[in-house]
Amino acid sequence: MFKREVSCEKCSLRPICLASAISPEQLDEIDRIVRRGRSIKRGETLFHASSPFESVYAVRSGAIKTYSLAPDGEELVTGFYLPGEILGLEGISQEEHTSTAVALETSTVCEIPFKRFGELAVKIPSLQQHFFSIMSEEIYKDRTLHRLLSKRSADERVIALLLSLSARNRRRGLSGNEFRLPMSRYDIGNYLGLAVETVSRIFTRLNKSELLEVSGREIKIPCLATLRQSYTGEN
Amino acid sequence: MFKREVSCEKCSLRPICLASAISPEQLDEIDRIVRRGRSIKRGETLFHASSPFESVYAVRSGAIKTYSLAPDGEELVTGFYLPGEILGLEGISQEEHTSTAVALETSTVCEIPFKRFGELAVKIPSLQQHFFSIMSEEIYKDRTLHRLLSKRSADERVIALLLSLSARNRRRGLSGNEFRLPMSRYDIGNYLGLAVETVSRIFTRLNKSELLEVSGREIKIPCLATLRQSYTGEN
DNA sequence: CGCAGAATTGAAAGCGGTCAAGTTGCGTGG
DNA sequence: CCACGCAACTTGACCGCTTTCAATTCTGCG
Repeated sequence: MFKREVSCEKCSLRPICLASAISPEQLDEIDRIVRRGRSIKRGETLFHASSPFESVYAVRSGAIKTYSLAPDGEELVTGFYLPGEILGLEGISQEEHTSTAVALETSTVCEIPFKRFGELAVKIPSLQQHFFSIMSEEIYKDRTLHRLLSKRSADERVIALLLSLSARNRRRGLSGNEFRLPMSRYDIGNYLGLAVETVSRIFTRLNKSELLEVSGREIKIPCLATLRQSYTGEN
Repeated sequence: MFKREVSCEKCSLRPICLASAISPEQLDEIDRIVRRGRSIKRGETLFHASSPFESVYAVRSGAIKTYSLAPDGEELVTGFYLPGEILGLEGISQEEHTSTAVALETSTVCEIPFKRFGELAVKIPSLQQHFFSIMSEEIYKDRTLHRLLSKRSADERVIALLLSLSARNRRRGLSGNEFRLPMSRYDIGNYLGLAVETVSRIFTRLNKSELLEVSGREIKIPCLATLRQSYTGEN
């Protein structure tokens, strides 16, 4: 299950992942604790809610969603994670995972045992600082989501998600104008606090407009700037 | 502006604040970097969005709200902070504050210069771990808010906030059944993604029911258990 | 004591949800 | 490789919660 794969040092995702801004010799220390190349197929779970928290994970390829269940079984999709992004952070304080992570498509992840990581962060101040920063970033993104859910219409929420996915693709050097959604309409709706039907209707409406070409999960954005301004303006 | 006040060691809030689970001699080191007893009057701001990020803050007394502004000036209340709670965390990654913090009532705060704190956390692994935990907790609470905004009705959101305030009061040894809301209806609505009018209507409706006695900002909860079950059940 | 902001209340409209019924697309097994 | 079957997605009709707009009333502070 754990294949030998590229080290952090040689990983193309390094600039956006955990090991950015770390000097080469220290990189080597991180490399020693990271467990690489774990592969999970679509629908398989990476970790379960309530399982003991031992590691955080970096997505190497594919896409992962996390969700949590209310006591009554109601599902809430809490996040989508693309290559270079870190998941599992919300488990640290509870000492167990508080969400379940499943692969939306065949994915590979790097596992970062958290206890050993903490020991390393104590030795490498810049690593500690960077990890503080990653967690802070997560909090900051949650504030953005808060605004999205509190203040934005259904249309704006969907567009914001598309723009976010586009930006994250671009950051990895991929196209921000054409990509495939790794998640279902159901997941999108659940994440954005919308009914599936609403999401579906919005996609068809956007498809009829000039803003977007949608075909199933294939997305094409003719002009990012136009879409962006429609986000707080008019369609 | 900075008075000498009780050290962390003698602070009654220690068990729930930053310095919990730290050994006495290490406590001393924290004590040396914390700037205590800064007092801010109702309506005054503790830090502004876009100002350079230098410290996080622990509330000593009073209540603080944080909010951020969209480019168009639209306000979003992002959090309420009561004694023992830490604010300013979301500024770390951006290197500037991304929200503005204002006092809802006369408050005192302890300032924790973040650079020095980071240096200390490197020397005291358990402090690092604890700070990871505090940030993780913040992420975890954001997930709870996400569910509240995505899935819960207006009534449930308001009740959830009241229950949260009640629990946080109790944690400080105060009454969880009777307390005064530090924030306005406007702030409540803004935080919960509701119109002021909706919040007001809900309070009057709850007041008519047996669940709650509301008079302005004074709240009395006859039976917490009943209110709790009404949260996912029926009123 | 008077005023301004905060809170309440009412009426009407609209956005998004729910329910119900198709339609499409994809993975699986023959 | 094709056909089947189920899950994902779409579409339509209708309903209800919450917002919006507007008008008072209340409260706290100067």
